[in-house]
Amino acid sequence: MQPTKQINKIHLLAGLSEQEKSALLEDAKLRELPRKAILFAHGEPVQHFYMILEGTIHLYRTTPDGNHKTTNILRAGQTLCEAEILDACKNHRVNAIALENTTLLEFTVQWLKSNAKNHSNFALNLLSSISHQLHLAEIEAEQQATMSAMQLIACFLRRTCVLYGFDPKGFDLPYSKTLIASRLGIKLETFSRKIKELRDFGINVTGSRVSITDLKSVQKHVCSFCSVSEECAIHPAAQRR
Amino acid sequence: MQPTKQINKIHLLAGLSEQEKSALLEDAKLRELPRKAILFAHGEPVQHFYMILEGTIHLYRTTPDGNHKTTNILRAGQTLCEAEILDACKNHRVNAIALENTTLLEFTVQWLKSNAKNHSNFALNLLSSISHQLHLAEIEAEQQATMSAMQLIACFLRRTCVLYGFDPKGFDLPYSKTLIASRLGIKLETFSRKIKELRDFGINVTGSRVSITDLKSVQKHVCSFCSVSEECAIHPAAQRR
DNA sequence: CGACACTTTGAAGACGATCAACGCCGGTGG
DNA sequence: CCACCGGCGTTGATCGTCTTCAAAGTGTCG
Repeated sequence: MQPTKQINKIHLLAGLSEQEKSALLEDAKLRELPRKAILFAHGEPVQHFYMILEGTIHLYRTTPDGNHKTTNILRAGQTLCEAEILDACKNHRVNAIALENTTLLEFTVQWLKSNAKNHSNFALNLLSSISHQLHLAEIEAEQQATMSAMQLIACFLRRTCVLYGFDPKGFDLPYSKTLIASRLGIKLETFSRKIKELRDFGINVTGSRVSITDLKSVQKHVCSFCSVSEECAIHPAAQRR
Repeated sequence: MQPTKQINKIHLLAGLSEQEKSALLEDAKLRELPRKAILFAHGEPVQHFYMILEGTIHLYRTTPDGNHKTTNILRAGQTLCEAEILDACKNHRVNAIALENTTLLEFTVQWLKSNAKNHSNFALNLLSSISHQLHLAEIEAEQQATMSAMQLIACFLRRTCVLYGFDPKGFDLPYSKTLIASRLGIKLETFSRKIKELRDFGINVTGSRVSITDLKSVQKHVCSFCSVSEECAIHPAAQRR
């Protein structure tokens, strides 16, 4: 019923049999979200769980003084709201909008809870996924507390390159500079300035084109705080169970 | 076999029947850890899961330049290493030492994995607990990125007071100022200075004694960034399932 | 009493935010 | 076709915040 190619990208379903998957997806509702459409807003009641088949979802919070802070950027294969549902949070903690045209599978809160309870392989996948998200969030909190803006940017670029399998010799920024700065919790102006200083460390950004002379040297001299190694940052969906 | 009073404090076992609990705890090993003892160190292989019956465990990481960053402080009722185990992380990501004399229950990695798989109520509790930790970590990352040192301190004091049920009119800091500063990711000197400025907002700290004139006013004027309300910050162990 | 851990205070400096101006580009409408 | 506009990014000057380095104060415990 659903295009299997996209469903195979969902990390949460990794390792499950085809039968298990189709049983799980029976109650899914397919949703198409145009660019800039609102999926849900901060404060609204949590009513659904989502899997992203295509596109990108932007999560952010608006602070009382009118500033925006991007809390996460989710892409195809990732899921939304599992933690809010399982933490028994009644209302959404962030705003979610589509960065581009996006296709989602939508499930009820009950669907998630009952499968977490009755389907042990699914529950293990959930545990693994949320544990990994926790790890990433802890690293982010630590880095925000200890690293300079330049280090944050260097780490982001290096991580982007490694995670997406880009060629360090030349790749494009996955998002606008404004969005990246917001994700890193720094001002666009600072981002712009620090990018130039990164030339001294073999990181060259012109327009949206990035080239990194020596990945290892970046890790060593700029991101030495990232004591966390690469393997940990890549979700081991395949090796699980 | 184990003192039931302490076992009832374990959030992860909330809502389970006495039979379930004693079945689960059959394989537990009781460990006593004197003050300052090392439970495990960053980089060592992950071999155990722990429940804290009494005492306090200090988690921190040492950055390459020799600085320490406290990542968490865990108390009786909380558990350690579940996320590392379920994320299939081979090695510990932090150092863990006892802040005071501490009593733990120790389990094998296999014990945790197999109970997560075969015991659905336990798995739900795990999911709930880790989801909540994720929530807290995300808030922390956001606050580190958007709040000033003074706001972080005010939030910490207010949260401490509310969470532990202290009387705002007068309570003691739960840890040394050095440790609190390290937990908040700011320097002890900055902490010391900012504390004085907080007098203007009705927060008075002399020695380790704290008094807060008006909790709501603090929330409104100093912590207005803490858009996250109280209910969310308290683990709803009781209402779960 | 002395050693040591913990905390406070001061002066200087680094860093990032803010405010303001400008350049660039794509789209829209006259 | 050109004028205008809005979104995006760059640059400069200035300001406030936090860190750093250094010194001294406080407390506890042997």
